Amino acid sequence: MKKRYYNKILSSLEICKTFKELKQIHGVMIITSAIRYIIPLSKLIDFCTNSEPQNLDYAESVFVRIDRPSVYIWNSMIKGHSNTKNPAGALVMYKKMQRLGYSPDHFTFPFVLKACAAIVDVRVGKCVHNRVLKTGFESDLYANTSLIHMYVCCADLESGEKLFDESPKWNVVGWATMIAGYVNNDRASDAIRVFKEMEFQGVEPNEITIVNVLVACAHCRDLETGKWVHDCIGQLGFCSRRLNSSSNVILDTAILEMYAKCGSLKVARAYFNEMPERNIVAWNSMIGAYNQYGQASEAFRLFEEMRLSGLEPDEATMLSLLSACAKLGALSLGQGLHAYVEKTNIAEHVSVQTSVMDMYAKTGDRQSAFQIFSGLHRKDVKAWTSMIMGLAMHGHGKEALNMFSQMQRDESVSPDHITYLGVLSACSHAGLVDEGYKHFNSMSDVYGLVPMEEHYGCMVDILSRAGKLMEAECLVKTMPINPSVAVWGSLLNGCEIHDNVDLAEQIENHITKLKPQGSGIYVLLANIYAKAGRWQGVKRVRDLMRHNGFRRTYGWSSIEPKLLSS
DNA sequence: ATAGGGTTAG
Repeated sequence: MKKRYYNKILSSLEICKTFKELKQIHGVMIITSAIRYIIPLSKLIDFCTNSEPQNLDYAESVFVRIDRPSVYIWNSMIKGHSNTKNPAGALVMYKKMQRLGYSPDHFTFPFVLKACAAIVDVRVGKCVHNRVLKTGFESDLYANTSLIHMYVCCADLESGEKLFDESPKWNVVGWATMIAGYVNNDRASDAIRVFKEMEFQGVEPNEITIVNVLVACAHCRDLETGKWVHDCIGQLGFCSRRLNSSSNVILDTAILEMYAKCGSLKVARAYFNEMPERNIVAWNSMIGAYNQYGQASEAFRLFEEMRLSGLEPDEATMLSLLSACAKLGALSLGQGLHAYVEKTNIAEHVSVQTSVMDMYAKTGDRQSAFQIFSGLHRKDVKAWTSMIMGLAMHGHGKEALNMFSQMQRDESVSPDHITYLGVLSACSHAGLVDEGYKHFNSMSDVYGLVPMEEHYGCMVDILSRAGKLMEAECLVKTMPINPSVAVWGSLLNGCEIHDNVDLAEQIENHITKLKPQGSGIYVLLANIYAKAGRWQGVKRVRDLMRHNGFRRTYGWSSIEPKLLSS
């Protein structure tokens, strides 16, 4: 073919913008035989796989007609597949390539490993790892970073760590991969530790590293490190919206989320208000924080504001709002949200269905809760726990325990710490001491769950309500965790029910050392003394209360607020 | 031509 045509085609491919144009060029390529030349062919395929949206079928139709595709073209096809919803296609390509005798190069590995990571297939990932070693790419930086990414995505942190430790020098991407790996595998404190190591080694973090470590701080509720990282951002000179006109909404959201999760709601809100750009994630973060820190109505207020700004809620918004309804006991508000998610495609998420179910269970509509529960495609531990908890909360202890035994028969789930809080509270409501003990013991014996303070609190509650105050007292004194005000409070509650003033007096000594926040416990103490006619005790407690700055709060009840207008 | 990034229920 003429050199002139060839060059014209190459430059056309270069400036090609739309798929329609590409098809025309493709036609010309066939007529002029340019289709037989590797460079225009590569560019043709690259356009199909890199354009937005990509057209893999078209690339495939060109690809299958190539006699001997170059490794470059194989790589393009693998890359194309790795970026689709079905990354497994990349592995099919990779296998085919090798079966036909082509040897992968250092560009092949990152693409194919990305696919392994995406479909969480560590078995194939390990095979690729072997290939990396056999083909002599074991010191390739990109291949190794991709390998670590693959391992951490498959939750095989040990293999990731091993690779990471083998090399003494990593660039910022390698460090970020390891840090993100820890964050995504619930090991936020390791992420923070590695970040500090990175700082120590003099590798300068960038936005991505900072975002990751802020998420880690949020998970750990490590406000101190979080603030330090926030301060670092200013010194690093990149991206801070205070110093720079260009904003980074992801970074801003990570900062907001760090303050929010650490409970600094005021700081978080102030930051939120100042953000030059707020996407749905930022709103969700703030709404979720209000919900999490007991300001459910504020969550709804902010939601209204979000609607006014023209943003549509997504499933994360709904999860927070449904949880807020559950906490407020706002059934009809929850019903409104239920109707909304059904109208949109949000209800397709199992997590949302479970959350709707949780809302019904907590607000006491157990028919609706049961109905959704039985229709759930996947009943995970959270679904079971919601039902158990909801039933227990509304006094249906026996039913809750019945749910729990059904759950134990389902082999696809096993209870966790929170399930047991529901189970034990069910026993408490139903007054089942022996059954309570049985479940408390099965926690560690059967499921290897170490009881937390709350579980001891539940047991103390069960025993003291049943009048077994000595046993309860003994448990408080022998539990392996230092009992908090709440645990002593459970025991004290038993003292009130069963008129045991002497024990109450002993408890008073323990409690005052803990400087309780809130007046509830003092009021309880005073009531016990008053009932027994111990007026000097009553006076002592009231003085103590005043001394600690608490006033008696009055009884309150709540009615469902009318908030959702739409 | 290649590697790393934010929210989400009990």
